[in-house]
Amino acid sequence: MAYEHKRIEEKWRKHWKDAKTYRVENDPQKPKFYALDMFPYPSGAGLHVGHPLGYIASDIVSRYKRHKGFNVLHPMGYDSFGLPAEQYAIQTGQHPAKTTEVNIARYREQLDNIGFSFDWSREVRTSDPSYYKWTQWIFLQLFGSWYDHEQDKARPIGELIERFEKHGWNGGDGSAITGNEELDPLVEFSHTDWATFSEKHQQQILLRFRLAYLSEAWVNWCPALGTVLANDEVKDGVSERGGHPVERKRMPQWSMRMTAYAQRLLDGLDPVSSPGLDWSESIKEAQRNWIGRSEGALIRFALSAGTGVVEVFTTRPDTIFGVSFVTLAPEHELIEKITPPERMAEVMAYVTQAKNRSERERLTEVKRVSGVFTGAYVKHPFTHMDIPVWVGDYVLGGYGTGAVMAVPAGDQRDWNFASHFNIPFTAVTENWDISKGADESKEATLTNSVFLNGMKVADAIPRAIDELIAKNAGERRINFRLRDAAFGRQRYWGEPIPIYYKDGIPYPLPESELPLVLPEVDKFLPTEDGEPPLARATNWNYNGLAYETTTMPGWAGSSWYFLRYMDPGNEGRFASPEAINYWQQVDLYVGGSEHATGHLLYFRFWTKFLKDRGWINFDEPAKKLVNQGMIQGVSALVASVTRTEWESKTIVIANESIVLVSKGMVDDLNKPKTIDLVRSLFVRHQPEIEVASAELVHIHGVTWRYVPVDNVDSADAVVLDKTLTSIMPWADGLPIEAVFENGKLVCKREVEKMSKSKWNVVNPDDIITKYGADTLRLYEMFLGPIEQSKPWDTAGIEGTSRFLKKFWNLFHTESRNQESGISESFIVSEEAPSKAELKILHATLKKVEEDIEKMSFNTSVSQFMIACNGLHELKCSKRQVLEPLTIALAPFAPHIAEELWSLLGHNTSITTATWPKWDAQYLVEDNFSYPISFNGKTRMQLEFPTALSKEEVEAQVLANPEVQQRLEGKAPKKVIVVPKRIVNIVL
RNA sequence: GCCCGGGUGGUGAAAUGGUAUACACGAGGGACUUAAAAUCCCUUGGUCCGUAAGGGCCGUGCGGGUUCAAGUCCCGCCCCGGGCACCA
Repeated sequence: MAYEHKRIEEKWRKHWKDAKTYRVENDPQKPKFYALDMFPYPSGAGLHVGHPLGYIASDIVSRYKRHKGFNVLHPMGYDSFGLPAEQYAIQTGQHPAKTTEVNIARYREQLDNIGFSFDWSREVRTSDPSYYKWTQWIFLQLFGSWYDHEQDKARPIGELIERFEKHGWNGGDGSAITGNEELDPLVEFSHTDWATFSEKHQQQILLRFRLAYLSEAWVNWCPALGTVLANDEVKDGVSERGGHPVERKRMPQWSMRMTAYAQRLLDGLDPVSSPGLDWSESIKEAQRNWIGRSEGALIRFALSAGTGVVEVFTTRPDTIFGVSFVTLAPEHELIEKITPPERMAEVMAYVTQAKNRSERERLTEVKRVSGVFTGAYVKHPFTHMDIPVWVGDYVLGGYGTGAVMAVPAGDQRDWNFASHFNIPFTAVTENWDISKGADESKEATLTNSVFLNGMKVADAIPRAIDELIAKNAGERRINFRLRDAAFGRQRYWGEPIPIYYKDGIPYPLPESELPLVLPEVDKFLPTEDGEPPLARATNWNYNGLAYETTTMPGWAGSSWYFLRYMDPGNEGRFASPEAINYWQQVDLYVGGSEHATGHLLYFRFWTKFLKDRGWINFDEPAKKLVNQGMIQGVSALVASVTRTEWESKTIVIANESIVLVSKGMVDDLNKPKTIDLVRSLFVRHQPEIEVASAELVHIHGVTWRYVPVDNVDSADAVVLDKTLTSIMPWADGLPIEAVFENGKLVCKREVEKMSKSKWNVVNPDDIITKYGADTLRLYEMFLGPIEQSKPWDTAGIEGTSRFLKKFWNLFHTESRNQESGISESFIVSEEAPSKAELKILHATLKKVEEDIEKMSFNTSVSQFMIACNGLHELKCSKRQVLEPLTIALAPFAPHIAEELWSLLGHNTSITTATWPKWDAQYLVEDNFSYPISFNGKTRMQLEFPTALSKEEVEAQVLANPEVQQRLEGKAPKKVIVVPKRIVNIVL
């Protein structure tokens, strides 16, 4: 009989489901704990062994906290809008809702098999209208809000209108405006002006302040996907998903004014201002970099001819006397205005060429300096000298003002530019040879700088700004790298944006109209004239007025889902104030670090907004964040012969067959024997080679191609129980031959991300079938620290499997019987435990409790093994030891624990059991075996009672004959005794 | 280039400044068995001396330092992983 994981696990899964064991109520009488896993996207590939890593960890903590008396919210749901389902819909015509449904069912089945304590009654799906009703509602709140920098929080747009009606606008709230500001700055107006403005004009002005707004914006347009991508969805100039080229383009675009929150998003990361935010330093650092705050000055350079100014942003206003030219980004709108006619052709030629350089080129050709002189000059604010204005593509249109004051002596990029075009410049720091490069040191002392001479950089910066302010030529300015987030996609499978258009102006849909349900369309493709798929919907309008046709991006639904779990069925509000007030912030948030600058930033942004508007009462969503490491796959690759050279030119050797070569022969492909073999293999499928008597003279190379890992054995050889053509996913039906090595076709192995396209995905189902969910759970935890990435290797799984069997056997004994064969009986006794047994128990309880608190699960699994080995040796089957141990094991291996718990005679679920307290009195040692070291090197062990004082230990050690022998009669220089640790004798 | 992690046996890894390599895998040996599987027991960092018992030396990426004592702290390098980057 022994431990039967299949029977036990099925039995308890069903029981938990029927008894609603994991149902959780909002019970204000109990302390709460909120453990959340990052939303999974239900992909068609199903769950692989990497996914559950974080879920198991949070499940252990959740179960542990429940034993500790907390009311634990541990929900799960699906981020079910998204590109893959839509892509699939385009290919097959199947509605994405259908495929999503199928995928979710598969996920659910797999998740259920692992025995998580999720409360499924709280499941949410972002694509469900009852959920996205509230995503749309939050959008409307954002649309109906502006950022008041005086109060430093979002306020209803009505307050702004009131302000305009009373005072007009003097430009003072300009820092709240971002959309279109560079191209079309908003000019000030009086309250009487406001009253005379048409409604359309008023609405256009309000759009400049709304937190969700529509504007002409530079976007990352991806022609292949037919959609706009967010900055963080673009990697190296291509789309993160699919790797299609992306180009910069101006388009009307829904955006979120996240920049208004830049400072607060940054402050929230600061341990001083936000002491409760227990996130890893690397994630916080990634967010800081992404927000990219820099302090400096905005400096205005008046044009030498005509009127107007060039504004630049600089972090080094102290180097103002080193300015030798000003550089504009090719996108800068002033270029056309300031370039004199005789230079226009040359300048515009450069601008066109520079703008058309793809992002990728600009990224890869960093060292190439290019630019053009506009022919225009600006005045230096202090010296009034003429400074030439250049255009250069090293200046970015989207950052700062799109213009820089170039100080070659102090900035290496400016230095490169000046050197390339032979623009003269002078040093601005003492003792610096400007022929070698720029002095970017912050420790430098300034020179050739009039009133700044002799000052250190740190002192010169504020002085320079003060002087600029006095001359009305500049001001203090803080600049952020963070951009407003693009919020519209030219896609079908997302939340419709609850907006309709009247006279070209977007208006919010009344709350009573929500949810605005995704309409049916005939195809999931853009229309012939390039409009998004929603434009295909018929009879889809608001009282005859057109709806917005773009949909929300993937991050919309996941930016607030943690609130919906608190009160998922609420039809009148996204969650009730009582529920929010009870559950508050997420106490433990577990997910991958790849969301560092995407999801985790938007998530914080929306939380702060909801706080500002009074919907919730905290402004950070998650107190503690743990990033689980990636479980990598071990891909298998096989060499296939690609380039071959044949003697006869009369026939073409077509790709009618594929020849594989075992790994060991790849290094020496052109051995005559291999050549012969390869030739004969080609001939087998292409007899015309023989007819033409074409000879293979050289094999030039191989291509490594993926082999599905299921078909490769532990010795890296392809398992040959099927035809090679049916094994190789890329074969396309072509016949495959192989050159073997001792009868084997050996692959090379590579550790990389687990992915369907690499054929290295291992799913948990087979492991559960073979070993059970409890073994899988323990094994994933046993692999190493949770944050660490590691390749998946089942080699060690036997260890955790054996441990469970051994643990089971502490409770049981097997007996052999002539008639019935082997039978098992439950042997737990009521006998009082010995001191040694209690010591094992309490040491384990202590270690496991401490380890769970610090999320060190690998070491707690080790401790269980140590305990089990120890009790096994003591032949301990006593209830007083095994029962508490079973509770402690329950968070890790819930099925076996539940079974043993019921065998111990309990009628209630082990999940309701109280966590056993460890007691220090059982851990007290009477004796300690001291390592005795001489000059730090351990030489022997001596056992003394722990009650002995330092002095007594020292005296006894020195009295020991073996120690005496080592001392050779000499007195030691020093003896260090650390009680219950070590004795060190210094000679 | 900058910012975060990390480098320890054949492998996954453990170690409040205090016996480096716990726990597990693998490997080797043994017990049980007709046999195999399963299970159980023993050995397992390197190297040198010794028939043996036992003992010496070296060992946590490299080089220094602090300390009675360093995988752990400090300084300087090297390598690997992740993030950011013509960011003014």
